[in-house]
Amino acid sequence: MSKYKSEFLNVLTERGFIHQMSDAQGLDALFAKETVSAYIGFDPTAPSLHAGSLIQIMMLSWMQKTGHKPVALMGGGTGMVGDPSFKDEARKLMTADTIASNLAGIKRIFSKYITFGDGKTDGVMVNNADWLLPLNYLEFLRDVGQYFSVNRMLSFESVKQRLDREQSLSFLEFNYMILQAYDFVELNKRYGVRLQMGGSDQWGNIINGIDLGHRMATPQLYALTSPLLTTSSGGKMGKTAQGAVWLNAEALPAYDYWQYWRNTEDADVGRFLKLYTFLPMDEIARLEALGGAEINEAKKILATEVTRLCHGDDAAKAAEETARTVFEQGGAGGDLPVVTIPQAELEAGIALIDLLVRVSFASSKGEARRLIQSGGAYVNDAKIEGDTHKCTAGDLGANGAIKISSGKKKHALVRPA
RNA sequence: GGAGGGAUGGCGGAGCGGUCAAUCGCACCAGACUGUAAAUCUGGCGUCUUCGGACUACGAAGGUUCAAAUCCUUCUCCCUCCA
Repeated sequence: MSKYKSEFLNVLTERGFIHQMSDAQGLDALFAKETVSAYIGFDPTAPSLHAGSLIQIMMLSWMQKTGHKPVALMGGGTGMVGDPSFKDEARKLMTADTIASNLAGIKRIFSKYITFGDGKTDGVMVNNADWLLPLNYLEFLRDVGQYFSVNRMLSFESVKQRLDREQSLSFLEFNYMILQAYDFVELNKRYGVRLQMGGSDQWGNIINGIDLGHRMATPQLYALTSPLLTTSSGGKMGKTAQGAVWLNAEALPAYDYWQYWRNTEDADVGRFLKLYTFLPMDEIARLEALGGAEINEAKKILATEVTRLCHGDDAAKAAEETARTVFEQGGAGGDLPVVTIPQAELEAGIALIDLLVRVSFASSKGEARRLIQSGGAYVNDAKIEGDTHKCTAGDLGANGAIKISSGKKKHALVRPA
């Protein structure tokens, strides 16, 4: 009944990872026959990856689970160029130092999802700076550049809109796709990589690599892209108004990460369970079928599972427990953000307005004032009216802290120090 | 090098001498309804404030004027076309 012979493609298909593939039959046969190496490239534009990259990480993880070899390519070299695909304007150039420190942060994330090592199906992490930096310009132009037609490159959808909008595309950026194509060929030579995966915006870049492979006589290469993920209401995956949903605990605490997933829209629950957890499909089908308020149970499971993968079992349980206390019992869980203030300040009485700013629920006193005026400020779960309210040591609860809330979802604890 | 066009709040985009802290849309925040969902509706959305106002802002620096985001000069940056 399965559509494919290979477990890998079946899993990816039924879980919704696949947007496009080049030569599905050929790829299927390859996966069914041998241990395949496939890679996905990641740009070191930030010290952590965010939830938008999670789908790619999950694909690599599934590679490993189904007996193949995932290769995570760090774009240390291409990061110095910047991918212009579907971007409105040139990215600011990053220095080599920034790239190096970003890479270090990103590596830690991968080790949570993939086992690295020297075994047959162990993951490998490589940096394209290793082969891109030593390139000799003229040699490269003659060996690789000769195979690229500018006419064709200009026709790619990924740069077309940029050109149509009459925004400049620098020569530097234009080279990005050549370098990425070269990466594919180079990875084939070094690690026998046959498949490149990526987001659907990478399709053009990947195809370029396949073409270059033909011309440079590699074995047949393949492309597989994942859908560009948006939430049902059109938001970009992994982005909130507060910023990206980072995967590093230093950049985003596990509790906040858990909350992000807990607040998934109803319509997305099933899709996300398939993509972002390893729960079996029949279990997901059951959860997905929950209607009305019951779907909240599915959201909690989603949040806990996803958090477990990224931050570990303990952190996931702690986040879940805190959420239960805070939202279902109106208490104050231990995993809430804690802000400390000097004991003396508290005894003298500190204005709620100032506290709201301290815990970052308001970015200015005026904003804090407005929050109170609109009825969204709470101290120990009691709504505060009047923007002159002061908090004192008397507000300290049994846990030795004051619970401050903005609206019904954002909570923080203030502790004297 | 030459000729044009442009730079406004997180983004898009009005305004083109006073009534401009700046229409409007998006985004965002809070409230109502709910299920920590979506949709919808309401209010808010520069900083400070003794709530009277004060201050800072329309690329930068000068100037004209009682008064400038709006006019003039210079500069910086971006885009287009020509060479």
